[in-house]
Amino acid sequence: MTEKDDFSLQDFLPFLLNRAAEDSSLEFQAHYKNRYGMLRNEWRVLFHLGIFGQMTAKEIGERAKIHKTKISRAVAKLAERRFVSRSRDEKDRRSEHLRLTPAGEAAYRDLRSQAQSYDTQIAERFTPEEVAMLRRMLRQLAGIDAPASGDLDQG
Amino acid sequence: MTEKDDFSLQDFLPFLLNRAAEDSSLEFQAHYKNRYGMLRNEWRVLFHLGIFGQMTAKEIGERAKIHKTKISRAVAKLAERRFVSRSRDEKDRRSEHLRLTPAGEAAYRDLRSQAQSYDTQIAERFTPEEVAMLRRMLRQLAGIDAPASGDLDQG
DNA sequence: AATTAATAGTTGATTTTGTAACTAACAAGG
DNA sequence: CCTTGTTAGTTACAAAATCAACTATTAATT
Repeated sequence: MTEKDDFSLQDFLPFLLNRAAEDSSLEFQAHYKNRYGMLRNEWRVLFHLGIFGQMTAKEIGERAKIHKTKISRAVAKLAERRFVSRSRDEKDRRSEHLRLTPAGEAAYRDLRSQAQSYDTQIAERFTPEEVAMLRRMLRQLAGIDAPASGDLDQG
Repeated sequence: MTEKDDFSLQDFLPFLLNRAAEDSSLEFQAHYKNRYGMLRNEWRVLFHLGIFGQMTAKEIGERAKIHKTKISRAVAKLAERRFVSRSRDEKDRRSEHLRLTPAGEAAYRDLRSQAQSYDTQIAERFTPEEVAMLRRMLRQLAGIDAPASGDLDQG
């Protein structure tokens, strides 16, 4: 099966990005899916709350660029399973403040350590300089601002 | 909304990869969706056939790591729209050889040029060395063998 | 040859996503 | 107040993905 065409799909960046993303997602999915029966959007919400402590659905959506319906459904599931608690903002009763319950915190800490070792496992395939460059380029492609101040220039 | 936790989701590689992939996919989607009413899987099948000329559903699935039900449905749509033709293998009547019709070829050539200029557009945000490194790293992460050196069987 | 296992591809049921419309709460101008 | 517009979040319905079961064909075992 030789190529009859000089265009290489395997160099096409959107294709490569998708394949790489899918591969790494699928592997990491096992952790939150098997252990906690979570979906991808649920663990993303969980992680955001774990990192930032308290957020509204809107804030999570903006930061993670996840659509509000996905957030809404993910939050509903997490609340149902007692991983997050909701409380109305009394100054603006449209919005709700979300935070992790102790059970949610425990799940977050567990998954965070899984995430960290998985990330390390990926990073180990390359040199530290390469990984730093990869993260920087991916952040650029994802439209994420470089992390504030000192974290940036390390190499 | 300050971080209460030192773990950075925005550095977590699976997250970054997904965000970058989603962003670039969504942008490129406009081309095959608006012009040809295609879905992502249909476009992927079309590209594979454009590049390799003739393949079975199974071969496409293996090379693109797309599940056979997705291939099946994508091929059905493409065949219905007369972008691909199917012919049974007479030596093994379970499998079908797929190839592009002239209309399919035309769509492929059009989209290929869109893809190339989109790829260039992405690549221009970085230096040539950075892009080369990015492609190499993404191929590694996607489990794709590096091309050029051993992929083509030409002496 | 007959039985069983394996393979290519399709179909159907269930789950998840995507899109649009919706409710409830706030805000501003008249 | 009372429209008109906006925003936070939910819900309903359609589209797509996932997973399992299915058909047709080939291969392997006896």
